[in-house]
Parts: sequence; C-alpha cells; structure tokens
Amino acid sequence: MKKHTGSITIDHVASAAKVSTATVSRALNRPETVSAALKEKINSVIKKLGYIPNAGARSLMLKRSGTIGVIVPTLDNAIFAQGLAEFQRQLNQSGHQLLVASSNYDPSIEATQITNLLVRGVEGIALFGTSQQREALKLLKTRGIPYIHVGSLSAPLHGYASGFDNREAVKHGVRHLLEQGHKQFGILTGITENNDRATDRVNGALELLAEKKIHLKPEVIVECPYELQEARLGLKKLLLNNPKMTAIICGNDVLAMGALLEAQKQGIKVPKELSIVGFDDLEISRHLLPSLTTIHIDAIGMWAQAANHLVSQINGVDNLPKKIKANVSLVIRESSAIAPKR
Amino acid sequence: MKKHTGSITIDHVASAAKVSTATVSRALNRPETVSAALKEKINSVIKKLGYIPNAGARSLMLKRSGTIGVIVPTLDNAIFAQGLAEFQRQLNQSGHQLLVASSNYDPSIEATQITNLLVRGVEGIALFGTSQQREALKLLKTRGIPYIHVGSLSAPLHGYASGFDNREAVKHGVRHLLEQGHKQFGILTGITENNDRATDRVNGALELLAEKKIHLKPEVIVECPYELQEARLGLKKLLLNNPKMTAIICGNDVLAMGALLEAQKQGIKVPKELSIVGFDDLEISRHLLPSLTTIHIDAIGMWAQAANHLVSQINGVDNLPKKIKANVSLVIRESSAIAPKR
DNA sequence: AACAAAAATGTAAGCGCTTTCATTCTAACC
DNA sequence: GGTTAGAATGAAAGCGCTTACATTTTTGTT
Repeated sequence: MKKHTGSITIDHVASAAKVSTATVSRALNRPETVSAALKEKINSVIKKLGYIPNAGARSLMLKRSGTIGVIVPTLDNAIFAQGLAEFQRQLNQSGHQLLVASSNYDPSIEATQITNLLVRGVEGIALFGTSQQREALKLLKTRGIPYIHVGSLSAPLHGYASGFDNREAVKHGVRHLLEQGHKQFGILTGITENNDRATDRVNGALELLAEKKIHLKPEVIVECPYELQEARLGLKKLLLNNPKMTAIICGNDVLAMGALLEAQKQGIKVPKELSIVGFDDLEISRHLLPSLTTIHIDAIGMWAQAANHLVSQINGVDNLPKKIKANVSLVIRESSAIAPKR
Repeated sequence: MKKHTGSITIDHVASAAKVSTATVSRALNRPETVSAALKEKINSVIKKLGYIPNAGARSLMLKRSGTIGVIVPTLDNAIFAQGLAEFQRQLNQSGHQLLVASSNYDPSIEATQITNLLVRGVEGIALFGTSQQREALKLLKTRGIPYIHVGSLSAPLHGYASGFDNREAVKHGVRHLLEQGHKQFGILTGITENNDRATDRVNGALELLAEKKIHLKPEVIVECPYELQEARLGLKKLLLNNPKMTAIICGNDVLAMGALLEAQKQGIKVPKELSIVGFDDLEISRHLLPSLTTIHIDAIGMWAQAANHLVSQINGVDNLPKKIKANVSLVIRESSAIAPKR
C-alpha cells in the first residue's frame, strides 16, 4: 500500500532513477539535452510511478498556467456550444486547456467570473460581446491579461475583437423582407439590456426601416428571453398588437423557431401569410418545415480566429489586428416570401 | 508606466501596507485573525494595486487547485450543454472552476484529455458514460484522483456513477409502442461503438421486443451520428428496408427530430402512419409539431448530483453511494399513436 | 597521449505563497 | 504596578518545480 497517494514528486522519480531532479526535469522538458540511456530509464520510472508534474509548481516557475478562460452568456444555445467546441479545439492544438464560465447575460456575474478566472491563473480570456463592466475590463488591462471580445466588433477600451457588425448584419434580412414588398413589420428580439448584440440588431433593423419611411410602434417590438416558449408568447403578443403584420424579424433562430412553431400551431401559413427571418443559422434551421430564412454567421471561423488571436497575444506577437471580421450572409429559405396582398 | 505588469506579488502588497507577507496572507484567508485597522489598510492596498494571488503558488502550498475537469463527447448537443451548465453552477457554489474537454466519442482522445486535465492539476474529473479506456481509469485510481461516471450506471473498476439504466429506460418507450399495437419496428440509433449508452438503448429495445416474440432484422436497425441530416438519411434507409414499418425507436431526440422532419418532408403522416419515440426530452421536443413522445431524463438533477458527489469525494467524505439513480419517465405526446391497421 | 571544446549531469537558488513558531503588543487581573 | 494569558504580528521554512551555473564526462584534435 502506497502511503501518500497522488504525491509522487520529481524527487521520487529522481532518486528512483538515481539521477538529479534537474535531469528528470530536462528529460521531460528538453529531451534532446539528455543522453538516450538516462532518458529511457527516467521515462520508465515515470511510467512505473505514474508521475505527473505538479501543475502549481510548474506554473510558478514557468509563469504560465496553460489555461485560457472563456465567459459566455449561456451554454444552452447551440450557437455558443458549437462556438465553444471550436474554440476549445483550437486551444488544444496550442496546448491550452479551457476554463469555462457563464454569466447568464448578467454583467455583474460576468465581472465576478472574470475575477474567478484570474484567480485560477488563466493566461487569457475570451469574452462574449462587449457589454461587460468597464471596471472588469480595466482590471484585465492593468493586470496585462490578454483578452478578446467575440461576436461584436465595437470593442470598448481599445480591446481586440473577433466578430461582426450586428447592426449591419441584420439589415440583410430586413432588406430582403422589404424587397418582398412587406410593409407591416414586427420585431421579436432578445432582452436588449446589457446585450450589445441584441441591441444592435434591433437598432439596425429600425434604421433601415426608417430609411424606407417605415416607423415601428413600440408595441410591435417585443423583447423576450431566448427560449422557445417565450418566443411563442412573444409572437402571440405581436399578433395581438398588429394583426396586419406580414413579416417578423427575429433576434436569433431560437426566437424565429419559436415564432414559426407558434404560427403553425395557430394555423397561420408561413410564409404565405407571415414571413419570418432569423439570425445565426443554426444547424436545425435548414431542416425545419418550412426551412428558415436567416442570417448566417460564420461562428466557427469567428471562434477559431478568436482562439488564434488570443494565443498570439499571449505569445507576445505584436501588430495584431484590432478587429477580425467574420463572414455574414443572408440565407434565403422557405420561411420568407412575397408579402400577401391585403 | 509600470514595468512588470501582472506581477504584483504579495510582497508588493506587504511592503506597500508596511506589514509582513504573513499578515497579508492572513488578511486574505483568515480575516478574523487580523486587526480591523490592518485589514482595512491591506484591502485598500490590494484594491489599488489590483493584486490577485498567484494561482500556482497558492495551489502549491494548499495542495488544491480549485479546478475540476469534465470530459463530454461533444458540446454540440443541448443535452450536454445543459447538463454542463448545471454541473458548472453547482461547482461554482463550492468554489471550483470547470475545466472542459471533449472527446468526440473517441476513447483514445478521451484518455489523452484525462492526462491533459491531470497535468493542469484538476482535483476531480467527471466522465460521461463508462466507455473509457481501462488504462485511463486505472491512472486516475492509482493517482487517487476522484472521478465519477455520468449518464450510465454500469461503472467499471468499482467507480462511482450518477446516471440511469439506459437498457431499462428505453423500454418505457418500446412498451408504449407495443401497447399501441405496433408490430413493425425500426430502430434509429447513434453509433454504438464505444458508446455504452447507445448500445444499452438498442439492446434494451431488442430485449423487450424479443419478449413479445418480435425479432428485428439487422437492416431495420440503422446506426448514424447524432445529427439531423444523418437522421434523415437514416429514416430513408429504414423506410426502404421495411416499407411496412409503423413505429420507430430513436436513440435520442436529435435522431427522432430528424426522422420526424424527414417523414413530414416525404408526406408521411406522423403519428397516423408512423409513430416516433425519442430519448432525452430536449426542450425543443415539446414544441415540435407534432410534439415528440420521448423518454424524459432528469439531466439537470443527474449532473447536479454528480457535481455534489465529486466535491464530496474531494473533501474526503466517506460512505458515499456507489450509484446515484436519476429519474427517467416516459412522456407521451403527439408523435406516437395507435398503429394503423394494415 | 595530452589537452581543449562540447556534451551531460549535478548543485542549489528561488518562483509566490501559506503556515509554524517565535516575538511583540494589549488587556486583564490581583 | 507587575504579572500573565491572549491576541496580533513577523521571521523564515518550504511546497515541487525549472534553470543558471558549476562540475564532471565524453569527444575530438593534434
């Protein structure tokens, strides 16, 4: 029976292999500097003992923890889950592990999470959006911890960002609807408070509409959490507030899906009577019946770029781009069509 | 301009506050042992300097990293994303951060990830399912790192588990179909190789069917990755192999959803002509048209229990239960009905 | 064979922190 | 006021590792 389980240190390995700790360390970190014979012996001892270097001691010397943090609003949305998966894959390739935290769209929780990550010694942080507290960002700045905003481009405090212009992106969808002759619009948006993406999308839509002399009354802009059930409620409200509505612009595909499902439940024909446009282009969107017209975001690329940029920052590369633009495009499918003549 | 950004140590704080490092440390970790005056002074210095303790040094002394690892097959499935969110929430409450890795259903990647997590000094690991390599588990065992299997109960190597019996769970759905008079079945399953959950579900269905003297031909059991597109292809194949099929049992809701969508696309009436039963009860399942009959899993509870159990293990609590059973129940909705008379 | 250069290995310092033990200060009691 | 228990603080060791520097061994050159 072993006594101190899990406490096999480099000293144990060294003495078992009859070498100094320095040699063991070198065999591990710079194998080319150790003779083949010793290397072999050391490795076999390591294997036999099940030695794994102590992370704390290691990071203390190296001044690197090998971990990177990320804070997303929630994991419960395919767009984040998929993005994170890619982010993680990229990070793995550069030998980093991912420390995940979520904020539930609350900047104060986010600030706490930033501190938590810092306390765990992350070398860099990816932050979703740009709605974080000024003070939290300043903390990162003063501590010199690299970070990057993902999903928006309007980075405050001269930060870096990998994302796209939500304000402009949404216009692709609105323009499409306008071209189909729609005049009566509804907007189903996520909660805009503390959410720059949601806010930008609403404002972008409103802006383009205004250019065409269409001014929306407040009651046809309904906010709801990004959930199917809520979206269905939202559509009901919208329908109530403007029965003549023929097109609805949704803050994301979850909302659009909820609206679609509710419309169908109510016997409203989509797109014949009602056109629906989403945002994000989730995998499921192309499979729905009718399939969803939506704004496609290259989320994978966006997160991949974010990962690489962050790693570059950590490695002290300079002249890094301030903003990395992700591709955005309108995908026209079956949920949108020519406005019904009244 | 500061020189060594991000390198404010406890010494800096100590000298700025004109106290010893011991006092600073105490002010941070055991505030009740420090006089109010000093505490205040120290805290203000800490705030001014933006001091955050070095994680490596801390964990070196404390022999605790405060991080816990988890390895899931993928993040790209709401059932995992949601489970992880809960897992993380629980962990946060006990002051831990979550290190996430994914295996893409590959045990050798999973083994690598286990090592990666260990190198980062995690204090415990949650593993999805029980299909991991023997050797990887043995490593955890010999190193004395607490771990728990989630989602299955058949824990190998005398490990702990928080989950349910997939083999029995699926039978609820099959029994329901049987009661509705179905005779011609198809099974749409995930890839069973290296996936104990998928395997158990297929076997459970087959077992109950066999009791009723129904024996499925291999060609009506089709395996496909957990993706909508694949599921649609799967349904096509199933339909081709047995045009008289009236009921299909799906390995999870993603597969069921794909099958439903494809059936509708082909003009097959669900449930009038074809009944579909899923597994997992994703949030979306209740909203589909028709809504999905499925096996509900208390994934939230399962992950919450896993988190608590793991933390208890870490804290050295003994007499912990070997297996924690999660609730499972059949939810009958609209996608299943009485078998059409031939 | 003798010596220098290069390669391999060892010695020991110290990363930033917590904590034991020793020391100083405060308050309480007779 | 003197003694002392108790509280507050400081000095210093050491957690497990990497690495600069010192030392030993090997290799190459003449």
